[in-house]
Amino acid sequence: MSIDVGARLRSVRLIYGLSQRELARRAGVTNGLISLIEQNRVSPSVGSLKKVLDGVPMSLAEFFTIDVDTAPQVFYGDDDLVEIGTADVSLRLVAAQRSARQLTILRERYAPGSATGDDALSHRGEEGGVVVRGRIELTVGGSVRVLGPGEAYYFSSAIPHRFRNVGREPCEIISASAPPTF
Amino acid sequence: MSIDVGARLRSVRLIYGLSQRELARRAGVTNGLISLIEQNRVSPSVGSLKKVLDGVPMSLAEFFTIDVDTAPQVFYGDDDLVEIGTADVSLRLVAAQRSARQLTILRERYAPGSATGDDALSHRGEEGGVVVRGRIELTVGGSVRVLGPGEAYYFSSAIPHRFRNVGREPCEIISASAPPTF
DNA sequence: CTCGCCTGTTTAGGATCATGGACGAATGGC
DNA sequence: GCCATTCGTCCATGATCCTAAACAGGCGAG
Repeated sequence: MSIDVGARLRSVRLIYGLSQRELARRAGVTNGLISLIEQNRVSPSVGSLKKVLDGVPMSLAEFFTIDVDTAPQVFYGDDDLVEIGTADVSLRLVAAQRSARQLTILRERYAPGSATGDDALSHRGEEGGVVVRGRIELTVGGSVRVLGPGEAYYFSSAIPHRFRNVGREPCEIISASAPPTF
Repeated sequence: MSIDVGARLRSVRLIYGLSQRELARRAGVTNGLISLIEQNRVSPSVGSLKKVLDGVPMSLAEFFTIDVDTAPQVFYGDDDLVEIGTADVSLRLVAAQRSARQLTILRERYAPGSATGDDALSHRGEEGGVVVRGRIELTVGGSVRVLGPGEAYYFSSAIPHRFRNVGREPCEIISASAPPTF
């Protein structure tokens, strides 16, 4: 086996912030199996692997397609934005490193205390954005961070995510997503 | 198992024109295993499935990604072309049934006896075309057919393919491919 | 400290997969 | 007809996967 199924599964599980037991419960398998697979002590049957991924959920195609080596950068500081404009027109590009981006733009405003919902969102495509004003708490998979003006984000929308304005002033974000969900 | 691994494998094998035993030999497994998998009598381990696909060769990601349901029509007779023009302007569309087509156009001419090479080509993307003049022998996977004026083709470029002019007059084809390989 | 609860790992045994070989059917040559 | 070859399927056995349960370590509460 040249392909490291164990490492892939562990990455996926940790991105979703699940323990072996929790994933096993959702998938309807035992925690021991998750452990054995992640250690590459067994090569799971396709049926078993599908059951496990159903607990995330993630398709087999996605599982074997996702690039787990190049751990996708999720958070971008002010200095992480790439300037691609001219002296007259400043264009700072978010996630310039990632290829095959196809995005559409949104402008979002969050009142103090508001959020995108009590539960995290999860859908097809990718999304990214920049905070223009205020502060926003962003949860992506198992990672949480509060972003302020000038900071940015970019992640796969398949990973459960949630925005919440934890500050006292309104928050404004310039965001982009693809394919268009609205 | 909602995903029909058996049917997928059988489709892949037949596209490449291999028998169960021949695929088994290349993959280093037994023909019985191929048979059992194709009948969904077993759910192969990821390791076994990878060995089998290495015999094609095809990656696990491709295997679970390819669209095998819409049994891709490869050859199109004159009547298989869909007329989408008006009474004044006749537009006959090749592979109209297939969704998500993104093509660019080429004009190809083959001198008598010439071919695209001794070995079959295989690359990313999709390609299709129409024979305008002459006759061309087209090999796609395990299928071979000689196409004449007005007939057409459309297939995934990942499947090994080869063009050869077996006639005595030059052959002209209007073809399209995506993403652009030139 | 102990207790409770969580984490991931390990082990024995039953369930499933994978093998090597046998089988019947279909095909082509002689 | 008859043999040789190839096809896909099926069967018994050994190999591997998967489960259930036990195990060791970490961490906070009391």
